[in-house]
Amino acid sequence: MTSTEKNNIIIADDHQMIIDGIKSMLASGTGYEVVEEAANGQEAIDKIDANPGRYHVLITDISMALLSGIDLCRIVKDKYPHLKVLILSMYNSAPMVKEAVSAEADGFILKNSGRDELLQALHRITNGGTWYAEELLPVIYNQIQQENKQRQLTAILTDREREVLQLIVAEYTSEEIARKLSISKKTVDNHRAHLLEKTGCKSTIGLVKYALENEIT
Amino acid sequence: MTSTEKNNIIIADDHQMIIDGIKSMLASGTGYEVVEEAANGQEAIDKIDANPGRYHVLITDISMALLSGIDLCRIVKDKYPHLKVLILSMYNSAPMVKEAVSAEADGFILKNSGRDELLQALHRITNGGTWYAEELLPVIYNQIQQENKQRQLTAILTDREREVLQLIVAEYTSEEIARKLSISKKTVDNHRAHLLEKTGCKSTIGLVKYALENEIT
DNA sequence: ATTAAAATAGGGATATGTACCTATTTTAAT
DNA sequence: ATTAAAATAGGTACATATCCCTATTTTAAT
Repeated sequence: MTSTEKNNIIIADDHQMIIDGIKSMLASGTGYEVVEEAANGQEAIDKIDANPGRYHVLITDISMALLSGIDLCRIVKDKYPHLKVLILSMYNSAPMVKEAVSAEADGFILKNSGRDELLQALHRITNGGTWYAEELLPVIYNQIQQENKQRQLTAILTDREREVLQLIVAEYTSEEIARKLSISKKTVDNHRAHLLEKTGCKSTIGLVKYALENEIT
Repeated sequence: MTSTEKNNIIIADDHQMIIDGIKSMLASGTGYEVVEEAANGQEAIDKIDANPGRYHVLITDISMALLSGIDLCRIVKDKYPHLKVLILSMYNSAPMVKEAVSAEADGFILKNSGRDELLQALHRITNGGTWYAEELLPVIYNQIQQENKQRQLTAILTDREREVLQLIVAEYTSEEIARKLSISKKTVDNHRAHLLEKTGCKSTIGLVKYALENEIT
């Protein structure tokens, strides 16, 4: 069950303090070793592509430039199914957890977890299991309940909706967005309506929070 | 100049991973030791009050429940000037840096800094100096320039403005905020106008981003 | 080939926020 | 005691977002 050889870890996070923190936590004979690090998703992909067999676990932040942790997870899981992926997140966000599940992440922990939880999670996923932080269980449960209740509310946005949301967050008005995307303002309004529906927000303010929490920027 | 005795550190952060990370980074003979930790500002104050002489350095996150890192810094610096305060922040935000300066913080580093920078910062501040991450220098410089240019734009908000901003972020409309605070909608509008002015945002969307980045939630 | 979802676009009504003013009272600072 | 800032409140006009519909074309899936 427990493997005696060391597990090689690659970390992707744009916060050096988190990387160094994890490295330190795993330093003394834990059976895990951070052998590579990347400051964003693209860099992580490049390093994994260069030597896929070297790594056993990818620990990745959700919020990263160039390539988000979720997308990184999707790509990695598609190309290298043997690689276990542990997602790190700042926020306890239902849609994010859901996306992590759909991206086939093996684990999901919050950045406010400590050394013990990190080790537990690593142990679990390197032995073929999954590990979702217990803070997330009610979130996941609510999500499932909500979905059963209201058809498929699916807070998973389409590419176009994401694009519009990004421009909203960038403080463009609907008219400006319409011009930018060469579509009618009415179409933008339509996307806005769908965004509000899918995210369950009551106004643009909620959308902005949703976008920031889910790193759609 | 360099002290030979150990420097006792108390950390305040609601992210256990950051606390554990810093602890690990300072573990091996660095001359610094984390002897106490707190999950929020209030807890930190309580522990410092209980034994003020014990700690040499307070490392605190900005974003914390109950009592923010900035307010914590103000209180601590007022009561115990001997205690050096190092502020930790996720974001490179001009108004936040400014508030840190005005709260008499000894240092300010970002969470994407590594072990080396942390040690440099600690060394500097425990020897009577200050340490502001170099990423912040242009931010501070721009801030000063802006101020010289436009009277005192001072993105430092009043208590009432902060209160209104919190309710805006909580997705209340101006009318609802007015009812909640028992004031006129017109007064709320006035606060909104001042918020836009002070933060330099062009709409509520910007305010929400400002609030989230500066942990006014 | 059929179906469902997404992206497109419109009309029309209403709600909410923003810009530009003025003005009084309270609070804090010199 | 004087001054400045903050908090209060109002009017008016305009901009923007939201809600209620319907409807066509494109794209993806079974």
